[in-house]
Amino acid sequence: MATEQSKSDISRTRILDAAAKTFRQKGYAATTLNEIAKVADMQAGSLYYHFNSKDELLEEVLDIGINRVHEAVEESQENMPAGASQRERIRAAVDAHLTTLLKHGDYTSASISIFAQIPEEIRQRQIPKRDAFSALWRRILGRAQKAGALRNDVNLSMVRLLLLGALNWSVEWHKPGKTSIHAMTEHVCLMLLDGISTEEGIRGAEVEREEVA
Amino acid sequence: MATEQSKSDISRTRILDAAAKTFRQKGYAATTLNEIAKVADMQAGSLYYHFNSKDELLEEVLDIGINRVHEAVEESQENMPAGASQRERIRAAVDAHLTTLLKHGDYTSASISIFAQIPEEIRQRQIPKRDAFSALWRRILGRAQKAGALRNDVNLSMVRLLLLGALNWSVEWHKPGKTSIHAMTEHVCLMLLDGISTEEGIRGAEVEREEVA
DNA sequence: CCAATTTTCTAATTATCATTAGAAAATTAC
DNA sequence: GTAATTTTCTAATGATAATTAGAAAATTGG
Repeated sequence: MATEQSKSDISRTRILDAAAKTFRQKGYAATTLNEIAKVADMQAGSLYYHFNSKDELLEEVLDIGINRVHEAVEESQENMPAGASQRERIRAAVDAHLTTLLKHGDYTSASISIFAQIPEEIRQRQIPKRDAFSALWRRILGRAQKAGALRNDVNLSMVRLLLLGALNWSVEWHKPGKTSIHAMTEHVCLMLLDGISTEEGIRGAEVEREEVA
Repeated sequence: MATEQSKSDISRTRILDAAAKTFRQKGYAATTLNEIAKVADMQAGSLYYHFNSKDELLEEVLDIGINRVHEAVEESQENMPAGASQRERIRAAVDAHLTTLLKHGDYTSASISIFAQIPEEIRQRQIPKRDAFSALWRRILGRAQKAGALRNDVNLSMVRLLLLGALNWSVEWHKPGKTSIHAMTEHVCLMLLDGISTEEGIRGAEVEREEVA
């Protein structure tokens, strides 16, 4: 056997890729095995040599998706130089999250966007994995707050949910090549950390006035 | 005829409510007419007296959903006292958006969360309506920037997309009664306008340290 | 109350789709 | 090269679900 991967492994990956892509585009229920098979360049019946059911295929796609974004964000923190500021740590996490989602993202996008509409049993098994990922973000923000970089008078849970919403929703509008992920990261951090208000705006006393850049 | 609404109108509304609720929970493809009919306390065949197809029913739910949130945000601006600050205007828009989404929200939630997975033809017809709603938000933020309340060096399009993402994603996690919509509005505005960084955090020079509230 | 009309139900019909069984093709090991 | 094994294909099967036609029930106007 010359190749590292068996033929089976190659086909399996091809099927998973096709499934992730199709689930992400059409949702779970609207995706037929025929469609997945066509994208994977196969016949529908052949899928069953590799997976026992459509649900099993779905579950593996979801697992891969949540794992990838979890690992990416985790590594972004581990690879941080010792002296890095909390701001830099948060920026790295945001960037890792967005990059995983938008750049190599069928698995992760699928795992995020079709979650609400999958069979109950599979959803139940996904919840702990999503909770673990939430906990990672909670740690990142919590540490920043403890270090004095974030205000103490905010509800960090709500901040985290809103932040992840802004990040996750980007799969609905991001067009590759149109907006750079780096620019997105910068804007997220600007909003989250500094706000986009001007000094006058913060004081809340501005009046109507013309002022063009 | 004693009642104002004909029996037909009442049934029609009951069906639409049931459809909005079910579409929102299960997605478009996974929702069967049988299920909608059961929620509406009818038989599946009877739906056809009121709607010509599942798609027509879907389209009307989506139309109502996008209209409601559009109108709510628009009214929030029209009802603003003349001297209101830009901050207050933005807060009012955020609050209207969230309230429509989370409080009376099956139609609007459905229109937002299942959009990616509906039949192509219907999606095409929804796009201009969503664009019009986007434009409303663009005007609100653009006016605030022109008035000097928002920094001139931010990409307002990106800010808008991220902001709407944070708002829209809340349908995925908000539990009625658990988090108050008002608190959500406050946090959104705090993040968007002021940022949650401390002064030291903004300067980016903080060091690890214990500091509990 | 009665006839016309509106609304709902019941019982097909048809299409689609996940899944299966067994045959064919491809690959591997010798 | 050939037999064993792995992988894929073809052609059912059975279930589910959208849709329809015509019968029943409810409602309305007189």
